[in-house]
Amino acid sequence: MGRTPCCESRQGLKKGPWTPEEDKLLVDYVQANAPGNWRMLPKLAGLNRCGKSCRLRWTNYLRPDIKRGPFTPEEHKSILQLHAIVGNKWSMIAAQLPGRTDNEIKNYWNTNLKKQLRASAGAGCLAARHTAQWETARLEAEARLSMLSTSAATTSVTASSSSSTAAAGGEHGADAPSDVFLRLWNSEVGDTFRRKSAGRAAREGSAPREGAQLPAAAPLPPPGDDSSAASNVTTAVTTEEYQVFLEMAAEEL
DNA sequence: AAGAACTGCAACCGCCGGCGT
DNA sequence: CACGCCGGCGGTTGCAGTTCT
Repeated sequence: MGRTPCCESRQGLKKGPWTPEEDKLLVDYVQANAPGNWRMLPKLAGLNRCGKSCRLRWTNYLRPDIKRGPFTPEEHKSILQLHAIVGNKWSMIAAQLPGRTDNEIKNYWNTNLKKQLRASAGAGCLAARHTAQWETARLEAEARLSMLSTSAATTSVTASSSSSTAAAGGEHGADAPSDVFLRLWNSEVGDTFRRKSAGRAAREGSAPREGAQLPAAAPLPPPGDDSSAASNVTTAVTTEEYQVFLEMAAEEL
């Protein structure tokens, strides 16, 4: 007994691609009035669309902070690593890549995955084995993540780190992106990273990072911009360290 | 040049969880 | 506590543009 579709109440709503005029109406309205109620928005903005459609159009396409264009190698790498950690949690992955939307990442992944599958079919057993290994690792990651989420309830968490991700969007109670990384950070993966990190720092002669803090609730430093919360939180872990943490987490999981 | 096949992406759909009543 | 509303998420589809034959 699922909910009735949001558009059921208003027949004759327009579907399909958005016109520039509709985009303008939506942008003008959202910029003038913060989108409080998406359900009412179409009526108020003079759009013959379903509220859901408006929200999607805004979040995936019209938002001013959206970064368009091809994914950089760094982003590609982050997506691979994050996917190995959290699986198909596109919103979580998107939260770590400022300016990218979950839809975009999902599309990117799906097309990449298709390529990989095609490649494995064409290139024989080696690539196929890699694909299978990757899929196994992903499933294990998801299973592990779910275990982490159940045990996280007993884990103490610093207030500064847990309050910092709302701006990244997609926060969802216990499943907020920050929590995923908090869980990882507070898990044995985080422990291992901190130990290795401290050891490396000692070897390199710098002060050991005793009790290194969470990577500012984790978003990668946005290039140039800072709409994310990262800037107003103590960033105790550098980009490089964060990258190392991601790599390690992916390997560990 | 034309049709077929493929690709990438915007948009839709159905479900879920949080929240207010 | 149950219910309904709403926002958000992930999976899927449809179609325009591109490449191949």
